[in-house]
Order: sequence, then C-alpha cells, then structure tokens
Amino acid sequence: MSTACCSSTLALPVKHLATLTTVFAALADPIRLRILALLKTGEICVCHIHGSLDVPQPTASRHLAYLRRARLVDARRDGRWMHYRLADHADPVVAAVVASALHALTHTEASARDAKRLQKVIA
Amino acid sequence: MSTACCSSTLALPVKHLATLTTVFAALADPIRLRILALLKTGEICVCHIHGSLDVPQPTASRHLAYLRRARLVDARRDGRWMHYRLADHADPVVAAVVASALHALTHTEASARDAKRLQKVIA
DNA sequence: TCCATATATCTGTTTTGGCGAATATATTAA
DNA sequence: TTAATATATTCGCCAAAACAGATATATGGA
Repeated sequence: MSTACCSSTLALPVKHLATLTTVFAALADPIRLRILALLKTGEICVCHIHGSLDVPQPTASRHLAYLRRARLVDARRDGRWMHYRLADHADPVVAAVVASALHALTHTEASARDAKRLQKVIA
Repeated sequence: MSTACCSSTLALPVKHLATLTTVFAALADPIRLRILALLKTGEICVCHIHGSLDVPQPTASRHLAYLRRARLVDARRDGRWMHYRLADHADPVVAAVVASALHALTHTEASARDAKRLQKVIA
C-alpha cells in the first residue's frame, strides 16, 4: 500500500469523515460493486453495463448516477452513448481504499460472471 | 498492499459479493468509523468509547453491536465491562479492505479529536 | 438481599435508498 | 419534422437503518 500521502504533514487528505462515509455508502451495494468491477476493464457505455449485469436500464442508470455523485466514476458523452470509467482520485488515501475494494472484487464469482457476459455483449 | 491472497488459485477468498457489501455498509457511518479508529489503539471498554465520542451510551452500544455482526470487532466481557477490539480477519482480501479504511481514518480530524478525548477519559 | 454501575435492547419516529414503471430528455437518422 | 434509440429522472411503495429516550439485563459490592 502506498504511503506517499503520509510523507508530508502539510497536505492533509481526507480531512473530513464525510468523504469516507460517502465512498463506503457507494460501495455498500452489490450492483454498484459489480459495475465498478466491470469498469476495471476500461470505459464502458451504459447499454453494455446493463446488458452484462442483466438489470433494467433505469436501474443501471440510477446506480451510475449514485457512483458519479460519490466521485467514484466519471462520464463522457459520445453521441447517443454515455461512457463511464473509474475516476481518478485526487486524494491518495481515498484512492487506496477504492483500490483495495477493486482488488477484493476480482475475487468474487459475480464479477467473473459479469465479465464473461460483457465479452459476449461487446462481441 | 499484500497480494498473498492471489498467490494460490485454489484458495478463493471473498467468493461472495455479500461479504463485501456487509463490510462496506458497516463502514458507511461516521460513528462506526470513529469507533474503529479509536480501537486502533487497542482494546477499549464501551464506557470509554461513548465518553470519547460524546454520544449517548445506547448509541455506542448499538453501533458496536452492528460492527460485531459485521465481524469487524470482537468483544470480551471482564466483570461489568465489555472490552471491544478490532477483529482478526480470516480473509486476507477483507483484511486489506479494512486496513485501507483504518489507514484513511488516521487522516481525519474527527479521529484526532476523539483520540485526544480518549486520553483524557482514560487518565 | 438490595443498590449502583455497565451494557444491551426495545419503541416509536424519521430518513434513506432500494425497486419497477412510467415518463422525460438528448441525439441521430430518415 | 418525425421516428427511433440511448440515457436519465420521477413517482409511489416498501424495507432497512438512523435516532432519542425508556427500559431491561448483568455484574459486583455493601
């Protein structure tokens, strides 16, 4: 784990507890975790996300909005499509938390299933 | 970050997404985060916890029960007192997630305040 | 036994966030 | 402009979980 954030006593990341509770609340949902696991692959559009997860489109969209509010993902419009990707974190401490979550996700059965379906959906 | 959990393809920790959502839900509350930060010091009894956090005793007790159900803390009775401590995690992937959360907590103002109050309460 | 202390649980209320269904918006093509 | 597609938002409902305050339980000492 990186400890770069600790080398300076001036830069104080995650000063506020609320930053952390927001992140953890966003991570406390199976659909949102599955979305984040998919996004490890790279940028994906909403249609592929709800296709891979096999959830209704409004459900995927709602969870993506939630993740965006929590600053865990960024979005980019490309014509009709919205492409979502994992956000870069300005705060290294938050980044470490998210990294450990993403790492944990690679071990889940659900993520493995979703990744397979993503391949089919994309192809 | 430890990657020991990945060296074997046989041992598959955190197979189930629910394990992760349970942990993140437990971490998605400011009082519970402050409790975990205090417990980094070591074993603490409930009275010192609610004293340091300046929350009503039933509130501290409820959150401790929540953390215990999520397997993030263990408890030990010593006469009238219940001593709580951080749990050891059988699962290295979960342990890494919790470790990153605890590390993040060391950066928060709230935890610093609570730690100071704990010193006063104990003395 | 009776009392005081430490901790846990219950009660009633409010908030949050999940869902499906319907609808709204945005973009492109015809 | 109209139609079709992709995405987002709103609505009504329900379950989980937050809180304060009251009460219950457990332990130890007088």
